[in-house]
Parts: sequence; C-alpha cells; structure tokens
Amino acid sequence: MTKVTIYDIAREANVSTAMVSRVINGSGPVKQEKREKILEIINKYGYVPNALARSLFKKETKMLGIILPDISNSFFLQIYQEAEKRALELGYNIILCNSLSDYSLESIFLKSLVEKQVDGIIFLGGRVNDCNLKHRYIEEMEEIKKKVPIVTINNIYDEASTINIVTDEEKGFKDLIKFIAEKGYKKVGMILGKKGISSTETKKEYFEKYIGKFNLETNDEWIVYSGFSINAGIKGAEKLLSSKTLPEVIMCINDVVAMGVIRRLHQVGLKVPDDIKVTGFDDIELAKIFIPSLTTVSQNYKEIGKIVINAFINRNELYSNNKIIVETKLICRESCN
Amino acid sequence: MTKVTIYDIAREANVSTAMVSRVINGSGPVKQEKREKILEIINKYGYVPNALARSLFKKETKMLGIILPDISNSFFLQIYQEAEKRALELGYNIILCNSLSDYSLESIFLKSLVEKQVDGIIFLGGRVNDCNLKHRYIEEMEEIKKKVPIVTINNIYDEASTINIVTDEEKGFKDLIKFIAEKGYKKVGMILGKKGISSTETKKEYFEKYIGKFNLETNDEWIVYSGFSINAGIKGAEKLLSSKTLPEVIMCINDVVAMGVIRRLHQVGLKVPDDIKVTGFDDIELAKIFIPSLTTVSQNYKEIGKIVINAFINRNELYSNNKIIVETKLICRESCN
DNA sequence: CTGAAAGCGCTTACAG
DNA sequence: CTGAAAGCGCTTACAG
Repeated sequence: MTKVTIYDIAREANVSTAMVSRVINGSGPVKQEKREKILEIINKYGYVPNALARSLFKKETKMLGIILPDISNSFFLQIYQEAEKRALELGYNIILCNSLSDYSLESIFLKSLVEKQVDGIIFLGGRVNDCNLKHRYIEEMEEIKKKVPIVTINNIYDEASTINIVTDEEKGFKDLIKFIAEKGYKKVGMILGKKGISSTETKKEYFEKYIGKFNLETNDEWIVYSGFSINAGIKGAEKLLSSKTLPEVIMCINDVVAMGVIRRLHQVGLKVPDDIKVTGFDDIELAKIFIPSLTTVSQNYKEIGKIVINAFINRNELYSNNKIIVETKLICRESCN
Repeated sequence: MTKVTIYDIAREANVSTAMVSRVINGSGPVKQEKREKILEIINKYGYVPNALARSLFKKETKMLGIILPDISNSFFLQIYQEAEKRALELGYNIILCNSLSDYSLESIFLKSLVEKQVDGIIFLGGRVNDCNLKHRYIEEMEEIKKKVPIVTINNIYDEASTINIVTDEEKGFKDLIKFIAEKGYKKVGMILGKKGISSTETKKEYFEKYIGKFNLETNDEWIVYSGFSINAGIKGAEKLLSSKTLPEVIMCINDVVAMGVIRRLHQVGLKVPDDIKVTGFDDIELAKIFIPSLTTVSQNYKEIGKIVINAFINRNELYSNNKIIVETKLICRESCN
C-alpha cells in the first residue's frame, strides 16, 4: 500500500510541488500546458491528496463530530440525518459517537474529537440534560469549547456550549393539551421519562401548568415516571393500569414511549383510540405508520439539522446570543381522536 | 483558539519535545522527576496532542469510514451499532456516510475517506448489491482497495473488496419455508424488493427453490416486486391484494416491508395472523415490538459487527480467503402462527 | 536517561 | 507564471 505523494507527481512532471498543489486546489495561476501535464500524471497514478497534511497546515479538517446518546432513538436519528445532509453540502464528514448517555464515555469521545481536530462538536443528550449534574462535567465542556466550538440542543447549561439550539417544547405541549381539552376530554395522565432528566422535568412542569389552565383533571396516580424507550412505555403503562381509575387520555414523554404504552394497553384489551387515547411527542418517522398513527408534536428536524451545521459556519455573524429557538408543531392523527 | 503544542510544553519543562512525546505515549524511559514535571505542565494547559500530526507520521488515523445506504434502515443500523461498539473497544472512531444508494455519492464518500486516510472502509449496500452494475464502479473500488482495505457485507462482486462478509440467507430462508410447511400452510406469496438488487434476486431464487422442495404452492400473481421500505410494503400488499385469490402466507423481503404489508392488510380488514400470515427477514429491533410481533430470520448482528471491525485488525491472519460466512437463525413469533 | 535532527505530505507567502 | 523554503505538530531512530 505505498502511496504516491505530491513529490512523485512534481518530479515526474518536472515542476515544483507548489505547482502541483496549485492545480489540485485551483489556486494561483498555472500555464495551461503544465496544468494538463500535471493532471495527466495525477490521473495516471490515481493520486489522492493526503488530507492529514493539508489539515495540519490549514488548521481545518472538514470533519465534525457528533456525540449523542443513541442513534437508534428516532429523535436523534432524524436530527443526525438532516445534519449529515447539510454537512455534505458544505463538504464536511461526520464522526458519529453513540454515548449511551454514559458521561465517562462522553468524555472519552470529547477528548478523541479534540485530538482529531474536528472543526466542531455537536453534543446532544446525556449530561447536558441532567438536572443534577456534577459541575466538573460542565467545566470539561467549558475547557473544550475554548478549542473547538460546541453546538448543543436543549442543553440546560448554557455555559457548556458555544451555541445552544432550543426547541419550543412549551408551545407544542400547550397546543397538545389545548387540543385535548377542545376534544372534550377531561381526565388526563402522563407517562414521563426518567426523573431528573430535563425533558422529563420541563414536560412535567408544562403538564401541570396547562392541565390547570385548561381546567382538566389529573392526579398523582396518573403521573408516572418511567424512561424513554418502548420498554419504558410498556412499564409505564403497567404502572398506570394499576391505579384505581383510568384517565381518558395518556400523554407520553415521546413517541416511542407512546408506542410502548399502546402495545401494553392492547395486551390488556384496551383499544386506542376507541377505549382510551394516547399522545406522543417528537413526531418521529414511525409515528404516522404505527397502528394507530400517533397524535404528537413535531420537532422541526429539517430546521434543527440545518442550524446545527450552519452554526459552525456563520458563528458570530448570524447569532447575536448563543441561543437559537426552533418552532414545534401539533400533529393530529388517530391515537387521540 | 490558540492551541498549545508539544513545543510549548517542552520549553516550559526545560526538556526536548522527544521527552514530552515519550511521556504522552508512555514509550521509552523518562526519569520520574521529569515525567511529573511534564505531566504537571500538560495538565496546567489542558494540552491535547494533535492527532493529525501523529497520524501523518504513523500512517494510522484510528478512524474507520462506513458507507451505507441509510442508517435509518434497521438492518444497517444494527450492524452499525455493533461495529461502533467494537471499534470503540479498539480505540477507533467512525465516520458515517449515508449514501442513499446513490452511486455518485458513494464515489464522493469513497474519495473523501481515502483523502482523510481512514484505516479502513466498510461498504454496505448500494452498488455492491446491484446485479446490473456498470463495471467502472467496481474498478473504482479495486483501485481504492490498493490504498485502504475495504470490508463489505453480502457484496456480489468479490473483487471489489478486501474482505466480504456473507450472511447465510439461504439457510435462513430454507428454515423459514420449512417452518411454514410444517405449520400446514400450502399457499405462499412473496413481496420482493426492487428488481435487479441482489437481495431481491437471491431471495426470489431461494423462494422458488424451497417452495418446490417443500411442495408448497405459489403463482405469478403472488410474487410481487416492490422495494425495501414500509411504503414499499404497503404498495406491495396493495398489488398482491388485487390478485384473484390470496395466499395463506405472505413472505416479505425484510421486516420493514412486512410491517408495511401488515399495515395495509389491517386497513382492508385482514387481521394478521388470524386471517392471513406474514413473515419478515432480518429480525430488526422492532420485530418483537410490532403488533403482531414478526416471525422472521435473524441476522447475527453482534457477530457481523464484530467481524466487520476485526477484519481490519487481523487481516491476513484470521482469514484465509476473503470470504467470511455468518450464520442466520429462524425466529418464530405471532405474525405466522 | 536525554536531545538534535530528520521526516510525515501538504500549502503558502515570498522572491524572481 | 514558477520554485525554494519554511512551517504545520508530531514521532522515532540515532548518538551520546
């Protein structure tokens, strides 16, 4: 696997490496005749420039790193996909790191990405959504962002990132509860995620706030903490099913949990939406395919993915402060009809 | 964003850069006293070595590239996840490239990965599953594999890769049809993927072969070409539903298509498995969650993911030829009961 | 145990 | 339009 270098090309073409570099990059002037000769030799050997050497000089690798809990989680998946699309347009490659929300693993990835000189780090989930985080995890990110810009989404520690993209979950949640109220339902329960995780705590807050505002009923037995997976939905539903009475609508922390809930309800003979209604959150790809299709709140993945990449390009210019807000949207389907 | 280099550390510690390099890498002997001093200064500045410079010298980047059609396709997703897990153990990072099976895009990614000097390329789907491929796409990969080892999965052009991992789909398919026959069903149809794609063509071949061997019935109307997505399943089911009679069992090219088929059957009032049976292929994560859970054939993702990475490490040693076969396994669940 | 020096493969002022 | 040379930040023989 010997590789030909710019020296080999230069020697054979009887020119300097500077010349070769210029034709490769289309920078500076080169006599047509020489250009052709050089191109011919490059082709002959299938010469490919070494990006390592170039990056070492240019201090730019055209690589971005993304650390997220789990790419199989559709929320992260869809952001990833949109981000990769945008990155491709701009000539960037992406190093994907699945952290499983393991903070030590996040640290390992962060270090590795810095070493590899990525042009930016996208950091989702895990520590930046932990309401009871040890401060050193934030300090670590504060140190790193001095070297590499960090973009986060729904991060609750502003100081941990260069730019933080925030989705307007409150608006989405409010619309959802308003919709439930307008449908005429009164009794509403909620399957939350893990305690102490920001998406759980903020949604709990919104839940209580808007249940009140729209004069709906709930009670402690109907508010259950669980997790963020299908299985968490199944477990959550089990717990809720053991309460003395049942609500008319079960709101869920996200779509995947909603699917688990529906699966469990189905097993005990409760049909959705005939016998009981369920709502999700996020509007993942599967939400419209699932039987029944899910009433949910859409995160604007296209927008998020685009901003997440653009943030590295147009830093300083586009964004006056380090917070960017992205809209959400109510989506009505079968599961809450 | 000025970064401190090994020179800065060396100067402040009053030693040579060689010394600093040695303590960073734990290579060569260093007096305890100096080591401590150096470590202290490294810590003080939060110095992180530049992997670009190191890789340039070492000719090793500890980065792997993976090109696949679509990470949201669970088959690729699960291979990816297992591969990343194994890569992490060995200290590699992964650059993920979603090609959408666009051959030009595959070329762009291939070139980019070679430039970035990845230590290996994993290439799935797209061109290497195209039965009517223009030869230049294979030639391109033959050129590339002279520079960087390429590992593929179920690639039909052996010369395009350094190592090709092949899953024993024939065995799995045979077991599946045998199971159907033993259940006492006679009439079997099949929703295939896109025509001219190897997974479609080989499964069609196995279908016809084993339908014959086990004395089952089929007919042209029950064999429909479609695609590989949920929507393809929906479309495929529509087509099959328009035939004069219906089979008892509908086999599907993969699990996702099976889900689309079940969704469509459900819409016209056919319950699975009560009214009609459906089988999938691949055993994706969702297969056991879906209602009804899917009878399918499991690809051994753990094994595949491990081998896909190990192949780069133990090349030459472990594998005598460039083909590695991985077993498949029949999984019986609700959808074909 | 330690350091000077060469080299990895590029790019870009700079001088001509 | 062209080339010599320095430099990007490391690592490793090699010599001491």
